[in-house]
Amino acid sequence: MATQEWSIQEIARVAGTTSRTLRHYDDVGLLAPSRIGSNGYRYYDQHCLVQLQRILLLRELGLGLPAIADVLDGERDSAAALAVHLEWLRQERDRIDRQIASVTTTLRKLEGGEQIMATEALDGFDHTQYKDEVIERWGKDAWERGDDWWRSLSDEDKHEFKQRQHDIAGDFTQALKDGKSADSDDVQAIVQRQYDWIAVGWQGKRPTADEFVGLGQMYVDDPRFRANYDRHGEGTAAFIRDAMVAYAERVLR
Amino acid sequence: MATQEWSIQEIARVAGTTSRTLRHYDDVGLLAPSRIGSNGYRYYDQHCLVQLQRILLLRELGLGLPAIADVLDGERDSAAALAVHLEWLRQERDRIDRQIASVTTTLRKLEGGEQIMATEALDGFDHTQYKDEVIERWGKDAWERGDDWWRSLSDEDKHEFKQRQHDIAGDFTQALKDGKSADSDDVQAIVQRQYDWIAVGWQGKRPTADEFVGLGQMYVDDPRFRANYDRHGEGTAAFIRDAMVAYAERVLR
DNA sequence: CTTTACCTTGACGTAACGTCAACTTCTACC
DNA sequence: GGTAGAAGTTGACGTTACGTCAAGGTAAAG
Repeated sequence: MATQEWSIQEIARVAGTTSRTLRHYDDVGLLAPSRIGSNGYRYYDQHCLVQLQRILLLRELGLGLPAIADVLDGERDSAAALAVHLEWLRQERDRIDRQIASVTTTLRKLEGGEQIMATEALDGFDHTQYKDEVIERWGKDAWERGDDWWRSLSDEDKHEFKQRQHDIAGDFTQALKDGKSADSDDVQAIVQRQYDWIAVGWQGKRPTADEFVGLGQMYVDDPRFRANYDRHGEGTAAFIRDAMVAYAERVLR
Repeated sequence: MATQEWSIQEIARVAGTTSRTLRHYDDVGLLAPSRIGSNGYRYYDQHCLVQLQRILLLRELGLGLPAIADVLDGERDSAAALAVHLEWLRQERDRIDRQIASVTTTLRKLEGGEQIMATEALDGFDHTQYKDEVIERWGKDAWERGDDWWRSLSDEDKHEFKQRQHDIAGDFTQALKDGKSADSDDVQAIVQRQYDWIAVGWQGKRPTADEFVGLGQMYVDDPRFRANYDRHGEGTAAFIRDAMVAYAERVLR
């Protein structure tokens, strides 16, 4: 009546896997042998073989062992498990597709002789870097509006926007080097440009005095902003903050 | 002149990663801090920041840390590394696409009410299971011819082919139960069907006496074949072998 | 009785960190 | 100057699904 039994290697060959895998499935409680000899040997029967073949089938479809265990234990319908898995597979494929697109783009740029690494990386104004802070300070809507706006820009516009900021920061540094005070007219003129630049980034919403002061303080507190400004010259971030505070007092209040 | 230095957390925030990651990169030799304080603290400078941003850029493109290390050490051109990586990404996508197709097919069958697990899994005649043995015994060409032939069959033909084998094995088991001897005329008639069935699988090439005996012995020796035949009843494999040996002596020689 | 094949458990390695845990150091405040 | 809190350090374990030795006991064959 076919009450046959196999040793661990035999059933491994029957099912097309390895004995190590069988021991692993035993260890993690996925598939226990039907009998264990007094010598400790594992023996498997027909029922085990069926279970094992189910396991291997689901595994080939890419399911993880815990998910397979759920199906075998009857805690989850196999169709449901496969449907969930299918969704995961689709997301994985999308992720890889996006990576392929990124790599392809990068490769084209490299072939065009662009030095992506040194320049773009040093740019320091990848706006997505500030996502969490923006959301925390001004809410999720503000971030999404800003993000939409940023994405809507052409590469040229983006570059121009960042270039403006770069020039402003450079001028601040020069003024600092020249010994000008933060509330001098020269420096306040630079602050005016900074204010306008921010207003563009805010899509026309002009910062209040408090908001402007808050921004200036953040340039000093947040190491990412500080690094970006101090890149032009040490102390620039603090200098800009002082100038912004003076501007807020004199012009915005 | 912006000879700035950052602590580990600061540079982590600047670059948008974590201090743990920085320590890991230090551990694996990917990025060492520019200076280590007498207290053991890690400090990073501008150059480190640039390197780190290169690392993170490549990592986002999916490269592994060893590959990134090669690029940073100048041992490999970044374009070359990306090209290799792109090929790997494409293969991954293909693999996932195949899995998606498999899962989708399986899901459709399940919706159609088919009990894939219990039946197909128990079928026991997934011919790819025997690939290694076939190649070892009869060469690679034999396997490829057989594989092509098998793939060319429709699902119905495949089912019919397997059904024939199933019927034959069942008849052998019945004969064994009935106490018939392996060289009796009744049993030899079944062997005749078995012989014809094999010839179909060999695409008309009819086995010699030695080949036929060898096959019969393999049914007993190879646990996968033995399991398949003994599934019908214990001892069937050995009985079939005996019957095949008798047939080889009487008919084929 | 010995060789040979097969079985056992235990432990490390894999990719790239996340996450405690235990302990030391810096900074700020009273 | 003492102390709390933030930040730093070095381990070490966990993650996925086994592959791959290593050391030692068991079984089948000559």
